[in-house]
Amino acid sequence: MVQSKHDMIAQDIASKIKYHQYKEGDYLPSEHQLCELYGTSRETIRKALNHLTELGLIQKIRGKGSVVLDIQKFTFPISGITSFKELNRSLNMHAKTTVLKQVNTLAPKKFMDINIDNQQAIFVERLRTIDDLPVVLDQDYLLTPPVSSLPAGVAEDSIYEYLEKELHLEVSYATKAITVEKAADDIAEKLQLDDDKLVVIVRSLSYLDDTTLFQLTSSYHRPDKFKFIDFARRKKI
Amino acid sequence: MVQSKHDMIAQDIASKIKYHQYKEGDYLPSEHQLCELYGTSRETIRKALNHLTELGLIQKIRGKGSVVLDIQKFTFPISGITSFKELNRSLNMHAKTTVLKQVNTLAPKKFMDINIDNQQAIFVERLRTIDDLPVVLDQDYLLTPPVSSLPAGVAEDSIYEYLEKELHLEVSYATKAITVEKAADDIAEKLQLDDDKLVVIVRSLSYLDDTTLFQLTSSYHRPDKFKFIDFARRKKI
DNA sequence: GAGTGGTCTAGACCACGTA
DNA sequence: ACGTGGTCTAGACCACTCG
Repeated sequence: MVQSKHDMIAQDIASKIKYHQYKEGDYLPSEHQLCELYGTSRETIRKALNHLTELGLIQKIRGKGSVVLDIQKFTFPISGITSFKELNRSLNMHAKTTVLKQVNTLAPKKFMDINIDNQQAIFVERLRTIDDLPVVLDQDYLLTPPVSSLPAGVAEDSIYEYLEKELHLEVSYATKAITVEKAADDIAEKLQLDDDKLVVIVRSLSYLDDTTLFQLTSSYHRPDKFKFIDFARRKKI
Repeated sequence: MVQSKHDMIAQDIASKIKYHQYKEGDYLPSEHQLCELYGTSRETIRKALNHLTELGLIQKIRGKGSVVLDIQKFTFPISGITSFKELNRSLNMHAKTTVLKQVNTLAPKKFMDINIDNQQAIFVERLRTIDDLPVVLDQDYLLTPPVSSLPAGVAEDSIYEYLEKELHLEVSYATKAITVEKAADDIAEKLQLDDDKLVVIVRSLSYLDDTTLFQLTSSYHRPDKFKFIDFARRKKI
């Protein structure tokens, strides 16, 4: 849920940027003006602006103001954890998801260097196609608990949406690793890979609000269709 | 520069996490206790904790406290913009950098979908080897201005360090795109690529504090040596 | 009910950029 | 000198967790 004042202000400004009410290169109203505009204290405005800064929508320049960046062209909703459905919607692709398999099974004992003791899971395999060309094969293990069941039809749609809206689980953070490897035969076949058979693998561990691990994912991407876009701020510590 | 109270507190707690004074799974002292510990107000403590949350070092759980995550195993200094030298130091690799070329030239007119009007630049080509195996070929254009010159020896070392410590330029943010493409012949040769000749390309645009573009980079990675690790929080807006 | 984090306020002082 | 963002404070109220 998003309901705090600073979140709503951030949302409002973000949408004004998205729809070019505030244009690239423009300065936002000063923090003082925004205080009056939204009827809040300055620290609240600043929380909203910090959020937008992290997202890469604005850059604050001391002594001058907050400039609207033009990065959204590439990155608007992409950075961070984003599900295929969101990506799809935001990029207007003609994409389709086919569920190849959904079974109850045991989670793998090892994944991305972490050990998992015998845990039940729902395994889901999905093929994503764009214009009937297979581009991504997703293999997910949804751990039970916390994911007790996955009704038919959910996997075709958005698993994240189901988790958040139906089960009220809050997806919070994930670690990802991107590598390029020789594809196993079955994966090469499903993705209709060429002779060289290299595949891009995005492995991720996803966690809930309360630090519970709930999902292991391996996404296999056709190399020629793979693109990962990121906005990053320099982080020091 | 990092000198505000909340930054110093964040640094202090981060180092205590790094050296296991606060252990994975532990709760940090409560915000109230941290206030007394550091002699500050709660909002200041909260800014420090928010910073650590973004970095993926802790997770705040309402009603309970702030848990130390064990993500650092993978990600400690990696997310965000990090130069090869920093990566190298943090991962204890036996790496070497060879400067293949450094010349003054014009920047490309187009790069990652942005247009650049005729601008002078310093072109630097560097080969990174680990245990004498070529793993990355970096091609950088450093725009002049703001980068007026690059003394001999800097490119072997760290360009970022030179920009920040000598020229006092503040590197602020970057956009990156990762793709997999057929390598051009010269690049395939320099990286000693196999027959299939696929190469991972990380292209990035880097900007200063004041939103000035100062660097265009293309990094060509041997696919079998490429690994990109990321910590991401779910961002909603 | 006691302790925790989440939000918000109204003010203050500072450092920087512009003119 | 003035307006901008950067930092910090001391208090307040709320929602949540746990015993």
